[in-house]
Parts: sequence; C-alpha cells; structure tokens
Amino acid sequence: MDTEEPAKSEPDPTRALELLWSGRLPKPARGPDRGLTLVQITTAAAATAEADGLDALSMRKVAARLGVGVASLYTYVPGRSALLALMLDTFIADAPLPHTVPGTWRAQIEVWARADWASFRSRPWLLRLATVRPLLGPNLLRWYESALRVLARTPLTTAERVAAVETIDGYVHGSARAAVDSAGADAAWEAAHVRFVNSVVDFDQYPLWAEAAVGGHLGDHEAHFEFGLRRILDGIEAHIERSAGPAGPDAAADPAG
Amino acid sequence: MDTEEPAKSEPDPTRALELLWSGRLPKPARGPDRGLTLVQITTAAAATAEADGLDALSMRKVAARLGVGVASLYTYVPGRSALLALMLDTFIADAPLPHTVPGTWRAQIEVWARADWASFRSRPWLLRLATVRPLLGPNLLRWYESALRVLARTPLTTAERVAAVETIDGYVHGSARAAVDSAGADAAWEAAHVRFVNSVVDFDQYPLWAEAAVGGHLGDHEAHFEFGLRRILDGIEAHIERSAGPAGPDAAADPAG
DNA sequence: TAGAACAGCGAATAGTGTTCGGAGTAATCC
DNA sequence: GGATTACTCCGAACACTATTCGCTGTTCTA
Repeated sequence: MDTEEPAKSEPDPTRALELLWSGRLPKPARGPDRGLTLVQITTAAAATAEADGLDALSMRKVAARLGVGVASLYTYVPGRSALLALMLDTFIADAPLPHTVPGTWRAQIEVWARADWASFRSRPWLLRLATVRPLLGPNLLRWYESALRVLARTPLTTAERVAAVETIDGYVHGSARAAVDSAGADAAWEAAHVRFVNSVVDFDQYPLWAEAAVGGHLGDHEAHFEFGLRRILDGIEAHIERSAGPAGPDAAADPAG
Repeated sequence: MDTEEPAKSEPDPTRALELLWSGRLPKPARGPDRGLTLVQITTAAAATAEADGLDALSMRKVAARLGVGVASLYTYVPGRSALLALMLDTFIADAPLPHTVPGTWRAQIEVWARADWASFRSRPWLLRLATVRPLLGPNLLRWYESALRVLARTPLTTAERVAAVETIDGYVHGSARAAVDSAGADAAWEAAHVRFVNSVVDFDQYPLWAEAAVGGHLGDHEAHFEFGLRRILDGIEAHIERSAGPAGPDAAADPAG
C-alpha cells in the first residue's frame, strides 16, 4: 500500500504549459542542435512506465533509456511533473473524440466511457496521470469540448452538461481505479491476503459479504462497470426526458454531429 | 503533477493484516516494555498527513513526532505501507454504517455517499488511501457488509447488490478525487495556469468549454457530485422497480433495518 | 577571431524507505 | 546469583530518488 500526492506545488506551471501547447522545443539560436525531441522523450517515458510502472519511472531511467545523462533531461523538460503532464496529453489523444462517434448521445457516451475504461485498464499509468489535477493540454481540451458537444445535443443546460461529463468521467475513473488496483495485485500477495482473511474472519458475522464472496461477485469489475454505466445513463436519460417535457422532441434521436 | 503506484509488491501482507485485525502489539515476553502503542503511531501518522500531505508522510517524520528513532518504528510496523493501511482502517471507522441510518434504502445511500464525500474532501489523504487496493481490515469489512445490507432491502440479486455498491463507491471516489485535486491547488499556481490558458487558447475553437468556463460551471464540484448522485440513484431505483415488477412491493418503502 | 549563448553532463545536495549490527534491559533458566 | 536468551531501541549505512550547480565543449554572430 502506497500513494502519492499531486504536484509538489511547483512555483510556476508556465514552462510545462508552453511545452504542452507548442509540442516542440524551440531551436537553439546558438550552440549545438538538440540531440533529442520531445516526442522521443515522451515515448521513452511511456515505455518505462509500461515496463516498470509509474512508480519506477525515474528521471534516471528515462535518461538511461535515451542514452543521455540525467541532468540533460532537465534541459528539455523542467522536471518530472512536466514530463508526466506531457505523457498524459500525448496518450489522451488516442481516445476517440466522442462527438465523432455515430449514434444517439447515449451511444456516444457509451463508446467514450468504454474506450476510457479499456484504455485505463490496459495502461494503469495513464489512469493515475488522468486523476491528479492534470495540466490542461491541447488534447485534453479537445476531448472535453467534444464531450460537451455530445451533451449539447440534449436539452440539458450548460451547468448540467458539465455536471454530466464530470459524473461520467468521475465514475469511469473511480471504477477503473478499483479494477486496476485489484488486477495489479501480485498473485502470491493476493493468495496470502485471501488465506489470512479466510482464517481470521467470522463469516457468520458478515453473511452478505460472504455470500458475495463465494458467489465470485466481488472481483467482477467488468460487470460492475457495465451495471453502473447503464444506471447512470438511465438516470441521465430520465432527467433529459423530464427536462424536455412530454411535448419536447426526443433529442436522443437526433442525427450524430 | 505527480503520482504513485500501489504496493511495491511486498512479499507478504500477513504481518500487516495481523496488526490490522488484532489492533494491538503483543506484549514482549522478554526485554523492556514497548514505549508506544499502535494507536499512538497511527494518530501521529495521521497528524503528519494532515499537516504536510500524504506525500510528505515519511517514516522519519512520524518517528520524530513520536520522539523515537526511525529504526524503532520498524519494530512496531513492518513498513510504510502497513502504516498507511492502519491509518485507512482506523479512520474509515468514522464513517457511519449505512444500514443504521433511518429512512429508505435511497436515503441510506445518500447519507453514505455524502458522508464519504465530505470525509474525503476534508481528509484528502484518506481518499488516496481508500483508492489504492486497500488491505481488508475489520472496519472496512464492517462497512462493506453494512452497505450490502442496505441493498439487501431491495429485490436486487447478490451480484447486482455488489455492483451497486461498487458503482456508488467508484463514483464517490472518482468525483471526490476531481474535487480534492482542484481544491488542493496552490492559488498562485492556479492563477498562472488560468492566465496561460486564457492567453493561448482560441476560445472560438472550444465554444462549449468557453461557455462553461465563463459561466463558472467548471469548478462547481459540489453541484456535479449532487447531480451525478441523483442520476445514479434514479437509475438504480428504476432498475429496482423493473426488477420488482409492477405487482411487486416497493422495497424503498420498507422500514429501516 | 573573440564572445555570447547555448547543449550536455559529472558531481553534489537533500531527501526517501529499509536493513544491519550493536548496546542496553528484563525475564527465565541453571 | 549469574548466565543466557529474547527482546527494545537506534545510529549508521545502503540504495535509491529529484533537482541544481558549475564546468566543458560547441556553434553561431558580430
């Protein structure tokens, strides 16, 4: 068990933001050309995270992978935090833009939620990056606009659209986190955990939990996710229908766009 | 920006679990009595987390607060991870047990969700601890059983009850995380962030986002949380009513207990 | 050709979790 | 009572981490 905090309150996010939005390093006016590009660095960092986990992503390892000294990395990127922000904005671009998906608003949200879920499950490090006060990069902003656009097809107010996006996003993050954490467990660790709990817990005192455990329901994260997603969308849909009123058109039937 | 991984795959969680479930240290058969209790250590750790954040919770600082050497701490607790697990199970006990709340199942869930939300907002470190594959301690198990008991008042199946608990829990965690992250931002940092984004982003390209931003909707986490909670509960309620069938009794009207 | 501006980086600083080995203490055994 | 044993406590060390300083060498400009 181990956790971490958001940014060490870096004094100024400006340099990181400039990197994020320009996407490349300015060519030096004097002196030798730069030996690396931002893309190379971001890719190397992602590869390290993929291989060893985000925790083991140290500046030294990234530098080593790139064949440069650690201190050189700091001439490209202001620090580890900025590098993580670059990774997030780069790989978030893989997610499809919700408003380009065909179908009703509901179908669009389903695709978006499942795509994010799948992405977070296959790249746990991305989930961690996405859930700690991200710097607003161009790809994240593009995605957010697209998500709002999906909900703009409904009669929801601006405030409600934002709330709906945050609701779905929060839900996907929260349940992906639960799934990823339990999937990331070491098998031996998990076995020892289960053995201990079985040996020490009086099952009669926790009958419902015991029933769920023996039924194998406690670890079925895929099913939990789908169940919850459906409930949330049902709830939003009911709210939309109420908002539109019985006379209003069903916005869900609008063509995609 | 900064994140962290779950456990460094400790070889064996057994010692930590024993501590969690016994709640106290065995009296030594030989040698001097122990100078500290588990409660003292957990309290000191929580105080450190409260003061400096979870990131700054180092074994050295906890030891210093207790007036002992660092190495001594390791004779009480197998490591930092175990200490964090103890903190979680200790402070989770503050949450009310859902099934003891008066009212319908829906009222019970609302209390539980809001209590957790409030608890996470006031203790950001608890949220982090709760969202990284927690060791199952006695208080966490008690809470989970209680949550299942709330849903056992409805005609949901066992699998659905678990899914509903996970849905609500996932949602609360996910949206609390978003709220906590943005609240924890340094004011100067945030100001620099906003200034940069305003100077660089072409608002016309992101009209919906711009509209939400100027309307002040992007940061209203409390409203987002309430909106989402209502939708989720609406969705669950509709599902329950469908399950019960038009002839079935409305489980929501059952007396508490 | 001198100087400015830069790239790259070795070494140092200040931290981290954890372990090792020894000193002191108290109960037990002979 | 004296020796043994099991224990607590902890200073120092190990192997890491992010970040910064100051130096070397390169390239462009005046």
